[in-house]
Amino acid sequence: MQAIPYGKVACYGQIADLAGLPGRARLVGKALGAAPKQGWRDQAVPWHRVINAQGKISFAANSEHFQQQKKLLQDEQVVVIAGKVKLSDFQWQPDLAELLFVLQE
DNA sequence: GCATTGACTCGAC
DNA sequence: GGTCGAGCCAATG
Repeated sequence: MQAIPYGKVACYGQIADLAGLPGRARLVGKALGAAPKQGWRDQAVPWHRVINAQGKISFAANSEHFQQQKKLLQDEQVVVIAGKVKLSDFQWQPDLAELLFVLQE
C-alpha cells in the first residue's frame, strides 16, 4: 500500500480506482471522513492530499476543514489558489510514483 | 425495502 | 476556465 507522496495530491476517482472501487469516488470521501485522522497503519491518514477531479478542495471555502486542508497542503509546498490546486503540476501520477518507488527500493 | 444524502464526476453552456 | 444539472453508488434512516 502506498500513500500519496509529499507535495502531491490525488483526486477521489483516482484513489477509488486504485482501491479497486472504480466509479465510487464518493465512497473514498466517505471513507476518509470515517477513517481516523491518525493511527491507521501507524501513520496519519493524508486526507488533506485528496481533492476532487477539478483540483478543488471539496469543502466550503468558509469551513474550518477547508482552511485546515489548504494550510496543510501549503505546508507541503502545494500551491493552493482560491481553493484550487494546479493539478498539472501537483496531481499524483501513480505510474511514475510507482516506478520511482520501485527504483528507490 | 424505499427514499434521502453525500469530501464525486462528466458533459453542456 | 468556471458554473449548472443530471447521473452513479453506497451508506443511513
